Amino acid sequence: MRRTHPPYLGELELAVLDHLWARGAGDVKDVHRAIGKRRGITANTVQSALKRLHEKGFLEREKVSHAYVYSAACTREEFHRRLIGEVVELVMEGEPDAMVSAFVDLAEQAGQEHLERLEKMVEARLRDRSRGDT
Amino acid sequence: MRRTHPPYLGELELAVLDHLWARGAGDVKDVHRAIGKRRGITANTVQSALKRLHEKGFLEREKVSHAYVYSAACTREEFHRRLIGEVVELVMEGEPDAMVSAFVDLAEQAGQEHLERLEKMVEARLRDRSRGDT
DNA sequence: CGAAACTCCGATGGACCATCGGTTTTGCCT
DNA sequence: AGGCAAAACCGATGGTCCATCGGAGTTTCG
Repeated sequence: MRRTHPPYLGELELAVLDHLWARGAGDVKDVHRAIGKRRGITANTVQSALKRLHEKGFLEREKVSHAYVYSAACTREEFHRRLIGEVVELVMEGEPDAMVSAFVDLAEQAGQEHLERLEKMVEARLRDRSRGDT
Repeated sequence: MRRTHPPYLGELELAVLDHLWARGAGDVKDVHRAIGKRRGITANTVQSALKRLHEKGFLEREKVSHAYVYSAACTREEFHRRLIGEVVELVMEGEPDAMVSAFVDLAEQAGQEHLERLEKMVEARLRDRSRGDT
């Protein structure tokens, strides 16, 4: 009925992904030990999350002996890029200026160094661009 | 049980908000005429969406005669700013650099003019900042 | 007062996520 | 091969949230 959102991830799923980004790979037991135990959930629940993530394409898995070893299908950076992309796309089609300015505000809030870094990046980009376009 | 996400808006809710941003204000009938009719939904459904949005704080309303007139509680810009803020906050705490670079990529993709505008904004911001800090 | 116009409430249904229990599959070891 | 333990899978349950209405309650106005 409601067909809105391209898979947003749940709390547990996010935690699992995070763990795999941090550790690189792991099977159900590993992940359960790392994040399931303190949540008081069974390994089965962790398994479900891993499976969902796999179905959604966020994880890859490989059978090692008789257990699957899961690992992230994309880097945390790529994932974040994608998140940002979705929001930006939503907002950009309308008032790109407001969008850009909002972002600059946030960067500034987060610290002047980000602003400076931003400047350098933009400059570099413009340089590349003018070279490529001419 | 799961208490994850601060109110994400649904499809209809978004459409309603959009309409109110565009038109400024309206009662159930207005909104239904504008966006409910072509969806084949009843005015009641529209009303529910308006009510939910009101409860979530996205809409204000005022009783005029015997009907509520709804209007957005924040501008589209503010709303978008907030959206961006959420994602940025999520991503920034980790690799701010990747975040910034991802954003610049997107701005570039959206057109060089955005990149240029971005540059100007950042410059202006840095100028203000250095003046204010010294 | 009574009708019309509105609002509110409760119910239903679909989509998702989280959580398990129980069953089946799969490796491995004797 | 046979059996066992580990692991994966399936299905069920419960919770949240959005979309959708129908009908009941309320307010306005003639």
